[in-house]
Amino acid sequence: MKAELEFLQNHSLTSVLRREMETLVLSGEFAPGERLNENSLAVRFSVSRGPVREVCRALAERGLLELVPNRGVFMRRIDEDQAAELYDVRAGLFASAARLLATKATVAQLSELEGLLERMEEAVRMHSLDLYYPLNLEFHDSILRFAGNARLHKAYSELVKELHLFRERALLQGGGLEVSNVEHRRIVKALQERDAAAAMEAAFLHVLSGKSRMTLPAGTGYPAGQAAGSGDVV
Amino acid sequence: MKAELEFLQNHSLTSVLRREMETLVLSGEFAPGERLNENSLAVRFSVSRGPVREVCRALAERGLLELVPNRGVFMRRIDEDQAAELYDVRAGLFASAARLLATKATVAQLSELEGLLERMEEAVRMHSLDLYYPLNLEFHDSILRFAGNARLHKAYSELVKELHLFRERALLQGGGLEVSNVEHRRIVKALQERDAAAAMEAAFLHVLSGKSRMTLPAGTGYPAGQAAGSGDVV
DNA sequence: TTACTGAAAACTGTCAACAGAATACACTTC
DNA sequence: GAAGTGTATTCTGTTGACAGTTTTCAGTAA
Repeated sequence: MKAELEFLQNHSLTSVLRREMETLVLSGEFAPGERLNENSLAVRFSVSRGPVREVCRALAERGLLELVPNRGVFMRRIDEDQAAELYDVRAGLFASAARLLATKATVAQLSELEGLLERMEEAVRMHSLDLYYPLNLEFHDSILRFAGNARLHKAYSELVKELHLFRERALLQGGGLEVSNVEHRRIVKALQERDAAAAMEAAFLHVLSGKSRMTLPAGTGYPAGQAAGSGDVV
Repeated sequence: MKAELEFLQNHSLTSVLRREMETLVLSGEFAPGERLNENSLAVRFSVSRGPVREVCRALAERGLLELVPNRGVFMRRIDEDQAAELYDVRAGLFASAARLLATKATVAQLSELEGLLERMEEAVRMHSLDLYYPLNLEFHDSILRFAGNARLHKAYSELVKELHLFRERALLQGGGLEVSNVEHRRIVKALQERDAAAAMEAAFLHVLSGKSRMTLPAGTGYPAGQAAGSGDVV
């Protein structure tokens, strides 16, 4: 009962709708560039168009939707160039987190990262993307979390979501997994040695490396990954 | 005539209102934590509350305003801890830009930065903050611009605006100017030598150094700077 | 068949009004 | 005089409606 009261006080209809629509947009239900009908959305969520419009504006501000005057809201279409730009931003944020963490990581945190490394190594040995992806996601997220900067963490998460709209990206294949984890190990090593500059460098290069893995070399025959449920790019 | 047509097509009332309200919020007219009255704003801009609300939601998404259910929108209040967090994010973005620029800076760009360095040095000699600040702003902005990543530049600019809401920060004083420019020179030197890692390191440290200069040591007798018109933090 | 024209439908942009919550304030009580 | 209570006011949250624009599509001419 008390929890319900608090819920009503902290979550307005709009804020709930916001989260609903964010997950809807990120779910991949709409194709890139597809137009969203305000009325349909309003009917779908049983609210009027006002809140829907507000949420659309907010999501557009975050780069998930695109607004065109008098024409409506469209799913943000992220091409390869834009994705490449996003990777550079992400690299900076991740590098910042790694650098900050280098000077303050606790032993427990380092061993937790070490544990993730080992589990990812196991996944590499098994050539299992399904095992690797969630661990990889947790690894990155842990570094952001351990860095102890909520704003940095938030900025990073939002960027990852935005990058998630780039659907044409390739899934990590074969040797890519191993390379990725070697880079992970390099980051953790720098953290263990409390070498801030090295940690930053390793983290930055890791994301940039992911950027170059983003698109498959032409003619490999692999289809563009749908990446549904992968949760993160490597 | 053609220009006016284009204006109408690209700038809806809401988008114009958005910019107006952003400058209003950043102008410092409202005190941190102060509540904004939707009705007053609507009357002030001669529109109805709908567009005002949409814009408020968008600005809240960007961190300039704060929303409290059933109570309204408030000027974002940024305390010292939050400002410190923002500096870390900014450091990452700036470091990323510097690193990217190191590998692609043209001779013309490098000499432009060099020119700014010299003009800032002149300002340091004259102990003139009024001369130094705009140059410092242009220096940072140039690096972001030259890095050639629009998204990175946008993220950085938005962050600087957000940081602008932290009004209690100190203005750079006395020797601070000189220290700041020494750091600038270190960045440019790394860029000239095409040393990506060094450029990233120097850029990161420069922002972190600015963070430590953010608050005056207790008891210096300097009043907290209003920083009106300074445009940027150092 | 193709290209153009014009009306109809659909949708967005904006506004005004109503319901509910929060605040302010006068009143009562101790 | 101070604390608490109840009412009135103010403001937000949400909705429905209207005006203007864009899109669709049938009809016409080349």
